Amino acid sequence: MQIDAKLPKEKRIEIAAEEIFSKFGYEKATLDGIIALADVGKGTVYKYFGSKEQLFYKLVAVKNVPFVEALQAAVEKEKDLQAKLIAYFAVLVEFYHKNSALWQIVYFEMLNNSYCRLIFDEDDNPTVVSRYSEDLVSEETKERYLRYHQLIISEFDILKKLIVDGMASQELKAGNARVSASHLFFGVAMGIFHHIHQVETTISYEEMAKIIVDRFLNGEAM
Amino acid sequence: MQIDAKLPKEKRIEIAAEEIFSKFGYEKATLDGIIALADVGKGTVYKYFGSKEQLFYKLVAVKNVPFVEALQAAVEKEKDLQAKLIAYFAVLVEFYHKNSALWQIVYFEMLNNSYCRLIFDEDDNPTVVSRYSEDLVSEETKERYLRYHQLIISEFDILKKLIVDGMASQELKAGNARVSASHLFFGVAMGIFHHIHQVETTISYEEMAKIIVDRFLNGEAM
Amino acid sequence: MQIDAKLPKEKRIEIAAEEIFSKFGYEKATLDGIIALADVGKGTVYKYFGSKEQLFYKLVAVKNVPFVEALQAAVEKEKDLQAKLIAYFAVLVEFYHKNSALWQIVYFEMLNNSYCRLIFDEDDNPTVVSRYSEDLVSEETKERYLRYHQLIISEFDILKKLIVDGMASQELKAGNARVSASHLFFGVAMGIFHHIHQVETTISYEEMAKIIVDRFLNGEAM
Amino acid sequence: MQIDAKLPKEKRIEIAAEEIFSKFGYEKATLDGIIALADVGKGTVYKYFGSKEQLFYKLVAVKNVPFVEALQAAVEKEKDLQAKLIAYFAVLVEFYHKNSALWQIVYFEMLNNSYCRLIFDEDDNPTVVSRYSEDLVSEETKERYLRYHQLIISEFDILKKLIVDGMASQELKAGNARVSASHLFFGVAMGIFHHIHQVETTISYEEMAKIIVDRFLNGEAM
DNA sequence: GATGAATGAGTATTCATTCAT
DNA sequence: GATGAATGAATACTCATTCAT
Repeated sequence: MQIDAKLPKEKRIEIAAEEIFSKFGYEKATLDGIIALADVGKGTVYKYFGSKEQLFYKLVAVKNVPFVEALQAAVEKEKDLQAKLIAYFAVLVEFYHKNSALWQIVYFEMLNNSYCRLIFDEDDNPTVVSRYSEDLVSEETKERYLRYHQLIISEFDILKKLIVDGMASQELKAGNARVSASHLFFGVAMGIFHHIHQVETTISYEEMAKIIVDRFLNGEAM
Repeated sequence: MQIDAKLPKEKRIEIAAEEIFSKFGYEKATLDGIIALADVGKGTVYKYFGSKEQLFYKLVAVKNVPFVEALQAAVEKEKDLQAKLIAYFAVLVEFYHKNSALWQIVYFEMLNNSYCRLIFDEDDNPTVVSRYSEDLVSEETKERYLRYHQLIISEFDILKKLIVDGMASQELKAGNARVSASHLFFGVAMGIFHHIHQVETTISYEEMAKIIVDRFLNGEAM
Repeated sequence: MQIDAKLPKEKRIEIAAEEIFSKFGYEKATLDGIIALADVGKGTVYKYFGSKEQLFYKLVAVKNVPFVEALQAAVEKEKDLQAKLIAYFAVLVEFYHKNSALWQIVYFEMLNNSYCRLIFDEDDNPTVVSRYSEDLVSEETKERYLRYHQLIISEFDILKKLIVDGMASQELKAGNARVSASHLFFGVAMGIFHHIHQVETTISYEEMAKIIVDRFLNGEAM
Repeated sequence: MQIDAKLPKEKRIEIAAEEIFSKFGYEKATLDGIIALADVGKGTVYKYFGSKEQLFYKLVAVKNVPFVEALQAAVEKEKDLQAKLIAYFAVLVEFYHKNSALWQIVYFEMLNNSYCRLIFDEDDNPTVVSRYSEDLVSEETKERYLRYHQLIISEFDILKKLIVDGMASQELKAGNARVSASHLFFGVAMGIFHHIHQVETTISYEEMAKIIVDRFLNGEAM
């Protein structure tokens, strides 16, 4: 791989970082690898991004913004629940498929922190708590944990709201909307992460979304 | 925590390793932490287990055997599809809940290796291929990747077979069984990993399984 | 310089560290320099000493103990004030002369921390306070600052007590004992640090001590 | 802190540098901190001052000139030895108190270079010699070492001359004038650096000087 | 003249693995 | 068999200095 030398250094770093993080995961990615690919000095990365963790966060946070906007726009442009769900998943499947490597890092290096966990109050607001003795987990760790969770939650909440509304309007069976939404959301995400669908070779994102939603609404039983 | 000093050293190491890996994840777990808890010498770990990675693998592989047997036994003891599915998920939810930390490591530290991926042939047999240039990925890496996948697949295939059979017997709608199974399987797994269900505080594993299967079969639509 | 390879590694590290810190000062001394001279691995230093700062502290703290004991013994073995003072300074001049490089680091790299300062309550107990906004100085910094001060204070207090007692017994003029003691103590220390006395080439430590004490007691005026 | 934007850039840099060096010491002070406070470009500092070290040197050298002149003027305006000494220390105590942070850097970051030391010939002229093998110390290092020493010597020599003269005129006991002067000079300096006197809260610089000189001349004995 | 983006040498620290006892 | 002392490769981060604009 070769990054266009005419691009500004900040952009070159972003491209290189995405490549390296995607290839190696967060921990095994090295700044040295990133600067070699970006062909910039080490200080340049720190000037623009401050630290390895901030570099990664900026990368995914910046990507997340238009993605969430697209999810929101997709559900807004449709009228009925089924069409909203299909539009939502068409956008989601495409994004997760294209950013599989990066989003797996978010899910499993940044969030797979076994000494933190989230609890949700009755309004589904998350709080980070220590699983073990409090002093094992610094405030900084908790903040980081929450920060990455917010990314996923921003995507997830759009779906959850659809399901909450669907339950309210009795289009969906009553139940725990968060659990229903999470089964659906994470089942799809994991399928993509683990290359279950092999989307690219067979069917379009749109068709994939239709199957997902059909099964969600109507089940698999004959 | 204190490990019974009368246990044989190999057992003490296993107990300590489970504790430490669960608490810290694979990368952040240190051999020093493990030997301190097991109260054995560092060489002893290498004598019995060969390396950090093999220690971890043995830990999860050993746990996986009775788990898969229990899944198999559960589906065999029931007659009809729905009962089999419920029995399967009652076992699975309990196991994943109790071994959440360890299994997350399998899913996301050992499998989140973005320069490998699996492809499945028409009989759903997996092969590891490099995502990028071949020479980036050693045979050893591929073997390791496949090894951890086999663990998950051994659990997953029991479910997939139920669904394949269900489709064959027209109890389930025709479709891609692997995709249907994976949505279901991974959706449940992720829900547990990310503490969506907060199982412990509300309902039994059995009841949880019933809800999962009901939604799978009949969907969420009214 | 060559360190006896038969010595235990911990001892070799201590010898090398004293050499390197003395030669280069705390900041400019590098672990790489120390391990090269000690001919040990980098991990070995961390195993025995934990960090660069702890290595340095242990070095000076260990040296300080017999030194303070010697100062104490010297004043105890004499009866009258003048003899006590002479005995004290004979020991002090020798030690400071022989450990000039190391003790300068204590005085001026570890204590010359301009955003901390000590204040003394009426019983002359020291407290570390920030000179500027509190949040500039971590608790850890303050503890370190105090830790090194304690070393010097342990030496200084023996002298101060002599002077306090001397004032009480009216052998010395009334006045601020701490100020008098500090002029005397630090004047001598600085003279040695800055090689003013060139002790080695002219007179013995004993004779030097006599001059110091004579001038202190009787002044320079005819 | 805010520096008057109407001042010329060179002046702004000096003010900022004094602030930053005083607060952080030489090593921990950063050019970035200085230019941020001075609100100038980084190149500007290099244009006017050449390097960090030259910036610091110019700062203290410029301050030292009027200080030495004031010391000289103080001793010249008085007739007898005691009055000269008091005048000298009144000026010195005030200056060292006000510039404590900066002068500590001179004493202990710039002079605490253990591979150099000064020797004095019979006329008390200093030469820099290596303590260890000659080739460890560059000529540049030696020059720098001497340069900072000259600052202190220019202050010190005025006192030394008073004492030499006092010994010659038999107002003072015969002895090594340099040693006597250095005890007095450095004892006072250190007392101020280490906040022993807590000058500000109790007595004036003049009164402080009187006590210092009284003790020097007459000693502490009753 | 003035700037500040870019640099990269330099350094403390970690931890899986080895091997002599 | 069991140990743990010793290792050193690997890596994030800092900051004085340069130089094209």
